[in-house]
Amino acid sequence: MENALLILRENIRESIKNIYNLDFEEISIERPENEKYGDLATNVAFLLAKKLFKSPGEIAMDLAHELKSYNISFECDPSNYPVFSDIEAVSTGFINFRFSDYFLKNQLSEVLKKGDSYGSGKSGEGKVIIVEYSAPNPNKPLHIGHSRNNFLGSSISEVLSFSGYNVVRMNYMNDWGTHICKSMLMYKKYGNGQNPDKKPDHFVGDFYRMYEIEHEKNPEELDKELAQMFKDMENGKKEIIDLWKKITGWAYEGWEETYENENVFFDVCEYQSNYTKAGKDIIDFAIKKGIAERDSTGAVIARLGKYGLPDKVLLRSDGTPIYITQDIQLAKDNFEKYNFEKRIYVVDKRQSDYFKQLFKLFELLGFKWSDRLYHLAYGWVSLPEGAMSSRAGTVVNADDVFKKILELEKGEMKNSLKEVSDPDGTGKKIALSAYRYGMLKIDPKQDIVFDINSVTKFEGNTGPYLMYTYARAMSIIEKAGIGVSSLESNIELFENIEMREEEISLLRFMCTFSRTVSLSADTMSPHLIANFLYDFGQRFNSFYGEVPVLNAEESVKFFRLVLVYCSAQVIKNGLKLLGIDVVEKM
RNA sequence: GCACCCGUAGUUCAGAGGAUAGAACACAGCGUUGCGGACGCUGAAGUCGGGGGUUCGAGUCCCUCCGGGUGCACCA
Repeated sequence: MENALLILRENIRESIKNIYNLDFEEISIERPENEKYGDLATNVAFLLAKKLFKSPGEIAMDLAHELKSYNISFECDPSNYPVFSDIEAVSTGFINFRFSDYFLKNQLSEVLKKGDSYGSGKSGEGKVIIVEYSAPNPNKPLHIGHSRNNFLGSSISEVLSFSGYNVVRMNYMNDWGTHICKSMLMYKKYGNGQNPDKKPDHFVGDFYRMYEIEHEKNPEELDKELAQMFKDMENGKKEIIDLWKKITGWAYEGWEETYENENVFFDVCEYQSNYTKAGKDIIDFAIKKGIAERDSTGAVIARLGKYGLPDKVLLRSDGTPIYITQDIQLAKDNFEKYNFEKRIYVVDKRQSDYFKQLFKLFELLGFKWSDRLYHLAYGWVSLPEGAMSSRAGTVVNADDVFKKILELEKGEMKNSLKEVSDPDGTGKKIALSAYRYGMLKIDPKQDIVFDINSVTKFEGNTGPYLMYTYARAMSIIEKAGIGVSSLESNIELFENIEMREEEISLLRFMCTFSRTVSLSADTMSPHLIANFLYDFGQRFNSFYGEVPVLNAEESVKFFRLVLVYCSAQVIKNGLKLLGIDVVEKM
């Protein structure tokens, strides 16, 4: 596909040169909105119309005529089959191109050759990208909003890695501050030193919630105690530090299972507590540069009004660093260590202003890499019942959601095949496909109304639908009794096979997979892959419903088996990029 | 008040400045002595929040108004 684009662009350039004696560089090639027009299209005729004082339709006709005479084929291919079967000018001004059957069939060799790496790219080779995601507070369990963050971060990492980047998946634990002391304080007062009698992060979370309830009753008193505890912690008082280690340790221990269920992992964990003394040098530098100033209370403030941003406190009046101080230091350290091409912060959109301030500060400080920072701002997750509120106690924790999904999937799987060897493992994978796909199919910018009942369905645009489609495809391969290794594809074998409409449609769509992946990497939008997969899955199921495979005549049967296998491979690769592992049977 | 995000079918969502705005769910029908009917096919359903503008061409870009959400100094 990528090759076809390059060749086409070159040929269009040449045709313009030949006909109009014009060097024209802005040649854009797009995918027609309606596929009946073709596989590729160009709008150069519109752009040339003004320069040439001719109508777009006329120019399109001339160019199409010229292009047809070129018999475009791949240079490296000795067989000289044409890439396009049809080049057509439309009176409005478009020139449409349709892939030849040869090109489409040839795609199958690509898939077989590349296998699990089909669709991957090399645009990121030799470059490091840091993706920071999850970043929870170790004082309570992860909630459904964290899940979206985890899915986005891990999926984007997967996609970037598939594009050749060296990806560093980073978790940055917000493990220092008064928010941690909330759980600690309640445990100290009411915990009686006992060990968790449930999943440890939930155990810790109970004390966090207890604080919020107690705080309603007696705010002044509790605020004071909390401040005192944090002060002791800052001063390194042993008893408090031990308590801090205990509480955060339980949170981490509990999360392990959550992360594992969600198929989320990290390469590096950074801890805010390692940065409590951080950033002082940079702050001094900022003051010297006139970016920030110390006010009468001793706090350091960056004046950002002239950049259309709110002012930002960089250092408390007591001289201790706050979140942004540590964030500045972390990014600087990261750059020195990794020399990153990009650093992506996966954080919900409420923090947009914060990141604008942060990035502006880096720019003002003169760090040349300030434009390599990117805030992936994603929207809220709510349930059909309404928004979550920790005050109202309607926060939905991730473990409960996963458990509920697992339960629903087991109900859906009532028709499952008997010979499933590991029903529990399969159930978990199906459940995760529902959970991850349900979130990832939505544009990150959009808020999500997460309806557990609809994402777990086996019908519609869901993960399980695609899992089922894959399993059905692989079931054909199994029934054929043919080893996967003996599947092969070359043009001599398939030259005389006449394809049916459903097969052509499937192949034409398959060709766009790698483009979808690279677009998804460029825009950090996994939902493009999800929507590709659904569209592709529907085409496969149309094919499945209309075109017999195992009962077909021998040579046709072999072609269709290859097509089925390659389709399954594409679904598998796409789902993998969403962090979903396929199952052969379900 | 200022700033940012969102507004597309009854509902949940896709639409990479291009051609007649697409799916799914729900709704009304249909289909296998064929490979997993957990599927497929057909139908009905839209003033793309309103109004201006830029462009050969706007759901998409700009302005403005309306509606919803979020953020605005020593929390993270």
